[in-house]
Amino acid sequence: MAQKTQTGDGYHHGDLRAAVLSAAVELIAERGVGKLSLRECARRAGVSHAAPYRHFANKDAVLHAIAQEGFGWLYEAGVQAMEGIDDARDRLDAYGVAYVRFAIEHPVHVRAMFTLQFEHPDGDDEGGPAFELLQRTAAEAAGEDANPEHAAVAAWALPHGLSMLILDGRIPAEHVADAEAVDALARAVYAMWRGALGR
Amino acid sequence: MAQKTQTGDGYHHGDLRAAVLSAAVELIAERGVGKLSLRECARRAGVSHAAPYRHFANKDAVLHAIAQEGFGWLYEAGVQAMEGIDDARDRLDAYGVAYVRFAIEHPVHVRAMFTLQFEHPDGDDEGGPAFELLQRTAAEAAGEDANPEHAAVAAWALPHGLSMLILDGRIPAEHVADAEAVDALARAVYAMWRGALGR
DNA sequence: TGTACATCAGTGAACGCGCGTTCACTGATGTAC
DNA sequence: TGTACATCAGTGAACGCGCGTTCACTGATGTAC
Repeated sequence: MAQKTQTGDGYHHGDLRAAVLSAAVELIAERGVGKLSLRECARRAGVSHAAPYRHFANKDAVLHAIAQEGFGWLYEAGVQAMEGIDDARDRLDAYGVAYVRFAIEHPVHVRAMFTLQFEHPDGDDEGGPAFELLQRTAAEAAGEDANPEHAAVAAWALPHGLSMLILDGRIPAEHVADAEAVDALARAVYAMWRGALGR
Repeated sequence: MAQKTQTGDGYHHGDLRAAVLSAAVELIAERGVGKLSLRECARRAGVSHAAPYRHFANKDAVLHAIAQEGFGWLYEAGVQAMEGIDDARDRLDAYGVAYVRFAIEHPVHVRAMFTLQFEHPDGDDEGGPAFELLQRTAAEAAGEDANPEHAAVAAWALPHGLSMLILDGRIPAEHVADAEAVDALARAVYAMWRGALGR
């Protein structure tokens, strides 16, 4: 449960914006995105039901905020995963594994980033950096002869598909038991495409 | 709009079950799955708001029915796509291309099949045949030396990821303009993994 | 061919609910002087 | 150090809404005899 922080005094919460956000993530994880309710978020933050409107224009704004937070984290995860790796194809694999790991660690964020059909007013989309990083890496890995757009889509589809299948419970439980198992699965999938399935 | 069929007499609809289903698909396509409402489905089928309860136990049952319909269609699409192709890896590619095509043709069904978090009471899942077909083909394509489970996951993740990215509007418009463009994109993605990205 | 009756697919009123959002308000904070 | 005042973050009552679901009902259909 999201709780008041020590900065709260009983009237002022202290950091209600963050509390609403984390309550929303929690609530979506429990009941699904369709059941998200600002009133319930307020309840969980220990605040009156109208208080969140001091921090978010409306319900969609909360989902947007979750998505943006997710895009930022994904970018950071990608940068960190590729750090110090020289070979472009190895970097691409590393990003892919990190992508999948990010998805299992932040499933609600991933749903907010992708699945949601709340209209994303164009230009408001903060996915840019994370995706561009993946695309640059894919283009490098594919080499000069390859079509860079196709390379980017191909490099994106694999970890994205694996992530979504896992989030939707389509992968046998033993491959998803913990973070290590998922990392191993992701690596095996990449190896598969570099090996038998690729040629 | 879903309309009464000629079998209706004004009191009996004729085929209300199908009409509710197609109204639901339509409605989800327009407003997103969170806004699906049985009352609106009934309205669109030209029937009183309680009538759908003659055919579906509740709202979730409608979503289930859409998902099951989708699983059946996907299986058929897979069988048809692979028909007459000898090489296992070519068959795998053909299934993948068909998978993506299925997704763009039936986006609402795909969402119902995967994304939805309505609890699927175990065993009730009709995804089996479509997925087993994919898995068998992947195992063949990967060869005897490869881990067949990894092969299956790898073979599934790629078309699934591509499908989801397209459905979520993440792929540049020119690659998704029509069915031919999407087929070409899917084929290019497979070629990419068989070529530059694979080795 | 005609009639009685069971069955099925609709109707429409009613229930109770939680929600999103607005609004006038009040309590706390911090800054200028 | 003290006071006035603008600003900000909460409160709680109120609005109107559409929804899911239930229920007793009625109209149409088809079958047994």
